[in-house]
Amino acid sequence: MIHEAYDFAYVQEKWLPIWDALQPFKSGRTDDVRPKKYVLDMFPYPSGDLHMGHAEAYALGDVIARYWIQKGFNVMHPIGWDAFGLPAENAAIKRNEDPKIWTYENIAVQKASMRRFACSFDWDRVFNTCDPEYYKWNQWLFLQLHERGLAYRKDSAVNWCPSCQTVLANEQVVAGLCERCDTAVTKKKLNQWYFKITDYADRLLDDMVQLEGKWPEKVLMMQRNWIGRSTGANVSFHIEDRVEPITVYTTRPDTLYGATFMVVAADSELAAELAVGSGVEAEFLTYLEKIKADSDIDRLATDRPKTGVFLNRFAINPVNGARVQIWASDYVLAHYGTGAIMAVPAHDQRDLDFARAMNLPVTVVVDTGEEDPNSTGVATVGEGVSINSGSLNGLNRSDAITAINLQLESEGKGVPARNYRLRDWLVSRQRYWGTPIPIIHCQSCGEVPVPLDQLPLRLPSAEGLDLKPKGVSPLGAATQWLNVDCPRCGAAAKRDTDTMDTFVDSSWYYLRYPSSTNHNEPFSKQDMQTWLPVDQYVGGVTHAILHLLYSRFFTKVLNDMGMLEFNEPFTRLLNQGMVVMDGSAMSKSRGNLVRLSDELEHHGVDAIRLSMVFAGPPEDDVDWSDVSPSGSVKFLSRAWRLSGDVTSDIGIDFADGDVPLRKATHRALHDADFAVESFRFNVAIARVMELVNVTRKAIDTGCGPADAAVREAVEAIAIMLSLVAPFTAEEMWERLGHKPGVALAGWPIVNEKLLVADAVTAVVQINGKIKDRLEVSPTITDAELEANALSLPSIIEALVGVKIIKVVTRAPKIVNIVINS
RNA sequence: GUCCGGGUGGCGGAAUUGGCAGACGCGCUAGCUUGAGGUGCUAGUGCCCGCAAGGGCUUAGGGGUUCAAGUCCCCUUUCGGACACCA
Repeated sequence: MIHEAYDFAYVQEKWLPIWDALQPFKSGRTDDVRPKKYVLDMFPYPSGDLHMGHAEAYALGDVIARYWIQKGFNVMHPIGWDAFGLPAENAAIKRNEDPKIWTYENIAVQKASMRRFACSFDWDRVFNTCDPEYYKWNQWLFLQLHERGLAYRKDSAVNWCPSCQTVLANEQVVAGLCERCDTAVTKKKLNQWYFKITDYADRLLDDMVQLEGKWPEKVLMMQRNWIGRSTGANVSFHIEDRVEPITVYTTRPDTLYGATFMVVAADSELAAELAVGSGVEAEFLTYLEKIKADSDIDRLATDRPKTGVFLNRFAINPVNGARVQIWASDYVLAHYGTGAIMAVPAHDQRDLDFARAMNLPVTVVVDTGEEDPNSTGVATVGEGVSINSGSLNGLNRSDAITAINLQLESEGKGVPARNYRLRDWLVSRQRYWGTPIPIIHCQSCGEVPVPLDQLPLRLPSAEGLDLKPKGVSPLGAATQWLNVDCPRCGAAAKRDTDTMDTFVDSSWYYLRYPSSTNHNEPFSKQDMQTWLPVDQYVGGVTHAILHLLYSRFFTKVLNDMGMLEFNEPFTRLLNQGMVVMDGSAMSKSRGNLVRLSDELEHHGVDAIRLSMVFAGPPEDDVDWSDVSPSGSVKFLSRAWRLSGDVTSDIGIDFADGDVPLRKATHRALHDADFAVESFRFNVAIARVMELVNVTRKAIDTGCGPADAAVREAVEAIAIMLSLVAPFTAEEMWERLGHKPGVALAGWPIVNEKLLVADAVTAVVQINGKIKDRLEVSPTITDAELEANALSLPSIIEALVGVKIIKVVTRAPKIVNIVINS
């Protein structure tokens, strides 16, 4: 028998121009009455052409967008480019040309690839963050934050990469190394711009209840840990020969009686002040030099021995009057809490390690039933009963904390307090390819915002600028651009030369799509009401903390400004896994790189999309060595072949069709629908495959190709396939006699009556072991089923001479006969 | 070290949420088909014993709850991820 051949290359070329004309994914037509859905893929960075990872992400986002369209929603599924950033700048340095050129070239390449990949994007909303029309609003937002005191400058020790010659955010430091060049990161004191995200720590934490069950639990957990709220108390210790007391932060005020020494962060101003006149100043300075030389890698080493310097000063424990030594050490962090701690070595491992190293006293004040830390070297940190603690004796931890807090507060020696790991967001970068910070520095007026009517403040041309990193921004060399008159007093002044972290760009881009052509404001209230918040966000888990946290922060700020009526930007989040090869991430150096363009050429767009989606749950990694694109091709041609076998006319009444096949079709529609809704796309595809198999059989050996049910089944297959294999589905749709496009055909209504099975198989067990089965009506009663089961010959035989203890029946599924044996 | 996830055939993975474990696919085996190797079709495929009918075992390991456990509880083990001196 000769089979028609399915030619995916031909089909792809055929439909692209037709879809271009049809524009099935244009959103927001004024006469559109469908309810809205906003489906968003994390926008790409334009570094070269799309790779396998993009293909997976966009295939998944596309399934969701196309599904909602079939379900009758007005779907906005936009795309743009996150186009500022270091890779473009580094490429520009290498090629000695403007980063703009490289960037826009790559965007054109990616855009063409996305079209060929049949992404259901609304191309009318595209923008790039490096367009002045976009970064104008970055600057506008910066000034809004500045006006509200949420953007400010301060001196602080920042992560510094000596090789890249730039500041790094905490997230760009991986295990003490620069994520880009693997150079050991050092600290440098610099004056930098910050966004005051810490003001929003509580809301970022508390508003997460809205996301519970809608975002991956893992992401919520990571954000919680990153914000790191802890509750405890600030306790004041009187210091000998010092007027001001020192306040320490502790989460365990119940162990205050066990505080046998105090430690201040060696690199804090407090330590320096205490060292003055202590007689150990020289020793202290030597120690300070030593720890400054330590890189972050040294600091991260596990089992790092505790070091420190006794400052020859003493504090008085506020509850028992004990005179305790004050030490300076690097194991206490200057920027967390108050930069000083009370050390309770019996009940904190770090303090105990330090105490043992320095021969300091250890006093047990909580009886946990474990062995004495003095002898074991293991601090007892669990629950227990207070001992050696005056009025606290006999109390459990929470009662003791309550009691001591009350006591400290009444004596004015302490207050309940909270602390956060979260720190303010360092946003300034000393690089060229980013949004210029719209501030002018004037000798007499200080920080002066660039007037709004002068936005965008464009980047000066890269021509003539040395973009190589040297620790100061290349913008400083653009003298024409740099020197301006102060907008306030008119005196000679200079522009701020730093550019913004590109995370600023991505923290609000999702608000811009609905208003992408609005020249008067970053986004309009009307558009926000129509489209936001994002109903479904799709992207990699690599952005679990920063991008998502910053976006949530911006949303809350804009909400406070009255510009948004919601306070969480992304209602639902799906984190897709990575595409790996032979168990590890693809890379040129590892030699396991699979090129997307090669795969597309060999197997076609639909088969690659299908393989990605069918490989497993979307949040799991796909190992490309486990998937079979040729299997996908085979399945797609099987499905396509069905469309050529249908002989009934378009519009035939399905109600007359073969009932078993109709039931299979409606079951598949129902189950696939449910599976897509719960992100089990691989299962949805499995149901379509089953329907293809059943339909094939019906045509060949069942009701035959002319039966109405065959047409109904094949049309349903085309519509379901349109989510993942749009070319094949469109071709099938045409062969079935329809006009394009199948993407807008609409999900067929499931007939509930056809979901009821004619008969189901009930299982009969004896003591939980299957003994027999019987076909029964799905509506059979427990009593009937039990009677039928007990009258089965095999069961009668098995029950001879035994005593039935009880029978558990769950019609129509199971009968379990419990006997004593 | 702390906090999260996971462990189901040769492989990727299903299991309507406590009710027939292994859907769907890959791979493999046999046969047919196609003018001789990326075609199509049919049948088979968790493991063990058996020619067979049939029987036994099986969701990392162990224990528990239940008429019934991949699913719930406890312990052990192992892999992966995140954070990492945060008081």
